[in-house]
Amino acid sequence: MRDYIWQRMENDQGELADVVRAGGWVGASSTAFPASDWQLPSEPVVFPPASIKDSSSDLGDPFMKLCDPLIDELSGIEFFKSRETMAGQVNMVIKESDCGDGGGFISQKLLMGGGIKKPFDITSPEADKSSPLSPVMAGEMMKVSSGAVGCLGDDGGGGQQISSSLEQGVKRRKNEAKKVVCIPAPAAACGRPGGEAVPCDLWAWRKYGQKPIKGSPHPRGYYRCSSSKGCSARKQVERSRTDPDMLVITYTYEHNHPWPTQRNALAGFARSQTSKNCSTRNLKEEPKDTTRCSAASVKQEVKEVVDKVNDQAFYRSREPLISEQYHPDNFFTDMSVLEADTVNLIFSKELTETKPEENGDKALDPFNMFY
DNA sequence: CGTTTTTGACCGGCGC
DNA sequence: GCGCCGGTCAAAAACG
Repeated sequence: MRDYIWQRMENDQGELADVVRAGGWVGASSTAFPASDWQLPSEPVVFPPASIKDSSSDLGDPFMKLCDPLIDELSGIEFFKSRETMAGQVNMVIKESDCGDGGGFISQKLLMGGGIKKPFDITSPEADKSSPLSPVMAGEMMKVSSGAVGCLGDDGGGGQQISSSLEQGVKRRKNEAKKVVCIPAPAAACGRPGGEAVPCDLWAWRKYGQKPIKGSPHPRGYYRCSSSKGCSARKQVERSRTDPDMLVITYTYEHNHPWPTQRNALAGFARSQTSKNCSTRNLKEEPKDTTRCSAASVKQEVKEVVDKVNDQAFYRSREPLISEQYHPDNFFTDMSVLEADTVNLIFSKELTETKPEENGDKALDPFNMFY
């Protein structure tokens, strides 16, 4: 298994782009980040490091065992559960599905601290050629199901197409691309008291509807992106009918902007983000303009964050809890796996804009960001 | 005041 | 063509 990491770079617009491209899942030890250059590393970074990965065969390697994919059937949707592995690393994942008719899309997941994830092989090598990196789609953890709905029956795409069992059985009204993720329903971390707990991400969502869905005891909430005018990004949130503890989130359309540009509304924002326990909860100010951050400063901050993450994750890797990690009940309880946008939050220099003595390590500690 | 959630009404796709 | 169903609209209320 070869994994490469492309480092985070600044693109022409000066915004940070999460850059990683590999055959599915990508993992790399942050300690392998060349400190001297914030560009592509001269050599591919292979994960796991030899110091961690046993030299024995993959089959006998507990690390590789951890990389086994687990496919779960949930509400008729085929999900892939990723899991934490032995070594805490910074992982970035790109799941790409390319529709030949131009309906292709790309998403990426940035997971911190969870260790490498098994490639679930939805990205063919051919698919790795082209799509401009889009902003991280509302960062979610874990299970991912591709929804290149518009590609059904289309063999013209360059990338490997994925269609869930649900998509095969139900025709979509429109040919929009959809992505479905399933995450554990936040207890009270990000939800409103007495209301539906909705996981948070840095995109600003405005609820515009809620409908009871036939066959499901739980209503479906409809959200649109309110970060930017004209952004067509949508998401639907509903509880799984088979597992009420899981939230099924369906994303439709891409954000047409790199970052939530406006989140300074006190009234409405506070209303939608009541809990102070969520990582973005205290962001009552408009996010700083990340484009003003120099590459060097961001680089240094990222390095610090990554080091912290790795320190803790590596510490945890010593824990002989592999079997427990395998247990489905425990898959999603480890908050070391961050939402991509939460990571972006760190990277954006947003948190570090506050005084260190006020935030301290806590602000930089991704493990605390959900609590 | 500006933004959000709530919620009933409305619209359109789809199956029969 | 009709009815069901899901998605969206929009007015009112809520919030700080």
